Amino acid sequence: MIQAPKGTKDILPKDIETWHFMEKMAEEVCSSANFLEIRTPTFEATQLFSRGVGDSTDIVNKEMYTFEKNERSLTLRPENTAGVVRAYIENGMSRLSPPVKLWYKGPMFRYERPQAGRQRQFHQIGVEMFGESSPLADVECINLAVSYLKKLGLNDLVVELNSLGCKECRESFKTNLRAVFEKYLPELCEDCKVRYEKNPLRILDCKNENCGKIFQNDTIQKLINSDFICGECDEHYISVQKYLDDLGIKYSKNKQLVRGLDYYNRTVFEIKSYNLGSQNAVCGGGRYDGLVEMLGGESTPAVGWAMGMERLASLLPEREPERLDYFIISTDTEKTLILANEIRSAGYKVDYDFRGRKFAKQLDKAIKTAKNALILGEDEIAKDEITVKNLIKSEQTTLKKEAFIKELLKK
RNA sequence: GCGGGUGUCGCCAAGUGGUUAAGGCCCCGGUUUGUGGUACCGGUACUCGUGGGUUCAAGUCCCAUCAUCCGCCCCA
Repeated sequence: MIQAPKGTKDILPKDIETWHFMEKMAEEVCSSANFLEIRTPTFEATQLFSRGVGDSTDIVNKEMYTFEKNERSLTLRPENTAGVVRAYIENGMSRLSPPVKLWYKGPMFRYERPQAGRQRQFHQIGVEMFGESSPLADVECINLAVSYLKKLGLNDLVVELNSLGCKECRESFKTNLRAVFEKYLPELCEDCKVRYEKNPLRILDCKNENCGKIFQNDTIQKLINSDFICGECDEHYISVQKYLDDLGIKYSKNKQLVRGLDYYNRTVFEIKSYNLGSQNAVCGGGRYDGLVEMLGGESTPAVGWAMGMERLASLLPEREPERLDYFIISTDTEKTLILANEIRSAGYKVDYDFRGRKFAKQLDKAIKTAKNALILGEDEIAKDEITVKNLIKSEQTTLKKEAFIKELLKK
């Protein structure tokens, strides 16, 4: 028996209503804020990710599905910001009047050990905004995420906020971090030793118990809590908070929120649920002012976020499948075939029993699946009539078939 | 990549070395040639993830392997 590949899941009909709901709400919320949908390829040149996402990240180092074709290295997208940025540059979207606001949905691929809330193929909904450096843009994005989650009916979510500063202040912070951690270098875990060289900011993200103990140290706490960001970055961060307050969006500041993607600067945020187990981030995002330029475009400020749809789905209640408008009960399968076709052409959902089973069995099926039963038995056929039985109100009327069809077309 | 749990029908499950592998849901048929989900009766696993081994005897014990779940790491 061939099984679905490890870490992939079938989205079955019983769950599809939830997925339609998530997609429909995303479309509504995004277009209400003038974000336009974009669809980019599911695979891209490997270089796009190694340069865009950053080669100090786990995503690029060990989680990419990469394959060669005609001496080209291609990779199944592990996230979609790099792809959207590529499309933005390639299609000359910098010529559009800024800000350019885009949203997307689709599958992403990461080669990881599957776990609750973590799959190798998973789906994201995300937004990207280009060409606006104002903190308003950051807040518009965060607000969009919060509005969307609210629209889905999700409560008990926490927004966490941090600022990573700009290139300049980040470099000086990195230098400071290295200076402080130098003493503890032998005690740090293996991963952190690598992080020390490549990106010491990510040491703060380490969950290793021993490293956690080291973080308790006074000088380190002082450094973590110090406002290393420069005046301009601080001003930006304060404005973001002010606008969030204006909107009544609650958030908590988390100085250890660093994020594993290299492209972020200034504002970063996550939205978490405590009903999710250890993979508790439902949304993650931030500002990435350097990425467009790094990928060959003009220097363009940008902000965005992505949400994991499987994680959202697991927080949503199950939805009942929509009922059929009609279920035809009949012993004459030929007449039924024709009638079903006519009703479907008029735009209604119809089904019927293919095997011409007994009346009681067919009625049973109608009760389970439809709003109305259409009875087309010997009596009706003889008089060219049809009986419409409303299964909810428990009322029924018999009328000429012509009249029934005419009635359908009228609605 | 590392640690732990679990694999018996489509789903939930009993079974703890000894004849023919409970039960429930769903599905199918009947009681009932045309009007309400009830009730009652009947049907659906040549076999317990797979391969070895131990034993007179294995779903039950051992080993391996695969799958899956949970945690670490990382992220959505």
